Parts: sequence; C-alpha cells; structure tokens
Amino acid sequence: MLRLSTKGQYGVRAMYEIARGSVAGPVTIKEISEKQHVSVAYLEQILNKLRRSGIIRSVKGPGGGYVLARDPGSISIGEILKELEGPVAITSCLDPKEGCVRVDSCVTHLLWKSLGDNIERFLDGMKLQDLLQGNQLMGLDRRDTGKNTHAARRGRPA
Amino acid sequence: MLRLSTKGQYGVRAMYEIARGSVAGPVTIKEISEKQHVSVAYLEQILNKLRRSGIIRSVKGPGGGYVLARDPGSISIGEILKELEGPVAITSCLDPKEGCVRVDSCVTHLLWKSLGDNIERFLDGMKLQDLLQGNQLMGLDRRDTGKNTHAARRGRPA
DNA sequence: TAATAGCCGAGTATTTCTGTCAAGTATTTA
DNA sequence: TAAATACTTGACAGAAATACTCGGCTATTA
Ligand code: FES
Ligand code: FES
Repeated sequence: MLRLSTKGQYGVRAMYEIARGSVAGPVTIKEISEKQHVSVAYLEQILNKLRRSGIIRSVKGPGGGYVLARDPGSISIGEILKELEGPVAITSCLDPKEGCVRVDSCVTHLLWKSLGDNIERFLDGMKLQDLLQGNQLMGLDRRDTGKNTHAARRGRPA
Repeated sequence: MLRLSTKGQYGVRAMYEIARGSVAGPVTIKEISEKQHVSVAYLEQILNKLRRSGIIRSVKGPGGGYVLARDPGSISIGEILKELEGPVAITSCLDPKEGCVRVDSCVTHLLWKSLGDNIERFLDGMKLQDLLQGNQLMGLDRRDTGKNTHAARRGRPA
C-alpha cells in the first residue's frame, strides 16, 4: 500500500546524479540514464517537469546538460516529488483539486489528514544534501528534545 | 501522490461502524452500506478479507451481521489496511514479495525505508478505539519525552 | 420451509501507470 | 554556415491496478 510511482523515484535519483555531478559542469541525460538504469526518453519527460518548476536549469548544445538551480541544502525530496506527482493526498478528499462535501461529518478525514501531514513533514525535512551525505535516516523524532538523543540525527546542524 | 485505495478507506469506515454498533448486537452489511455510502457488493468483498484475518467475526441468519473479534483498543488502523492492501511498500524494492538485487549500492533505499517505517509507526499506533473517541490526531511526536506535552496525546494512558 | 444474511468466485469497465516515438528547437564549434 | 550535440514537446500505446458488479450458494432462525 501507498506506493510511490516510478516517476517520483526516478526523479529523486536523477536529482541525486545532477547534484553529484554539477560541481564538474552540466550532467547529460545520457549519463543519468546509464548510472541509474532509466531510459533516456523517460528521463526527458521527468527532467522537463523539474526544469519548468525551476528546480534545475538546462544548458543546450555540446557540453550541455542539467545543473541544479539552487543549493542542494535548500532542495527537499518533498519538493521534487510534489512537482512530479502532485501534492500528498492520501484520499481524494484531501486533494485540493477534488475536495469533499461532507468533511465535517466524516469520521476518518482528520485521520488521513494527520497521516498526510506527517508524511509531508518527513519529505520536506529531507534535503538533497542529506542524500549526498548519506543521511537518509530520519530520526524517530523529528525534533531534538534535549533528552533521548542517542540514536538519531547526524548532520544538518542548523 | 501516495494515495490509499478505496478498499482501504472503506475498510476502515466499515470497521468504525462495526465497532460502534457491536455493543447492540451484530451489524449488517446493509447498515454499513447506508451509513457509509458504499455498495453492499463491494463491502462483501472487503469484509470477507477482514473476517478471514480474524479481525471480525460474522453471524449468519436473521439478526446476524458482523461483530468485532477483539477489543477496539487492540485493533490498529495499520492492521486493517495491511490486511486489505498488503504491507506498506513505498517502492517495489521494499515489497517483501519482490525485493531488489542492488539494495547495497542504492542511494535511495534507506530513504524510502525510513519513510515507510515512519508511516507504519503512525498507522500501527492509531487504534480503532481512537477513532471511536475522536482522537484522530496523532501528536507531532509519537513519544512523550517529559517536556513539551502541550498539544498532543489525549487518551490511551497505558 | 421460508426468509434472512453472509459467502464466494468470476468477470468487466475504467483509470492510472509506465513508458516509447517522432519531429523540432537551441547552442556551440569547426 | 554546417554539423554535432542536447534539450523540448506532444501524442500515443500497452500493461497493470483499481473499483466495482453479478449470480448463485450456504448457514441460521423463526
Ligand atoms: S468522505 Fe470526504 S472527508 Fe471523508
Ligand atoms: S533500486 Fe532497489 S533498493 Fe534502490
């Protein structure tokens, strides 16, 4: 249950490659395709969306490719996924494009909303930078409370 | 993104009705159908699965219907959903039935695993009882750390 | 035995997903 | 300017999952 589409998955992996290679100049679709085992044609579709959203920039012509438009520390996984798959919407009632008439009398609305918020908080908090550094484990708690900080939270001091 | 199927949604709503009405005897599919606006035929399919898993029991014949097989405080939303939609598996690589060969070299595996665990913790922690009592808001933190307990955690003392 | 209510397996329409394809545009270098 | 490189765009098609429906059967009770 709750599966992510391949578009979202490939998108994140592509962004990882771009972030990784950007330091040495633009990264071509072909490179991403080879390293991440995704077809060039499919990647075109994905990267186009991300470019339109302003999250990456493209450079045409020989020597061209894609470059990060912003700092990897300011780009969240949530942002990438939302661009490719739309907002987190556990149910159609939670989708801003659909909505629901009987929200008020609904027993489960708040439950799904709460779950959705939880997921969104996770995805927005996880940055591309974390992926680069291998900090893919989000601590059990999102906030340090001073006490039980034995297992979690490497990196991202600020 | 990350939408729950209607089966899961209806399943939870049906369980709510059964829990609610169980005190006054078995609840019929027809009643659930009317109260939750889901067709009888579809509900049959859903409740059958839940019955086979032992989460509810059925009573045949006139005056029959469905009854909770266990205490509503011991039945979690996660349990209901897993029975109807299979395990939480953000990607196919996380699905126990599929798996992946290059887990070790994968940059994103841990990320999705972490997200999945997060979701599962939420769903397993939320009980049917909470739905009955209107405690559908899961606090921002799942655990009380002694300090900042101003906003969260009503009910379920043990 | 007749009415009630659940049990079960198949089947189908629809939608979403997962890509492919072909033709085009922009940029750089020789 | 011509060739080569790379991105751009929209349409489309096969596969899979979803969201149901249908028809007939079984158990229980009055
Ligand atoms: S039915 Fe729309 S919010 Fe529950
Ligand atoms: S490709 Fe399977 S775990 Fe990432």
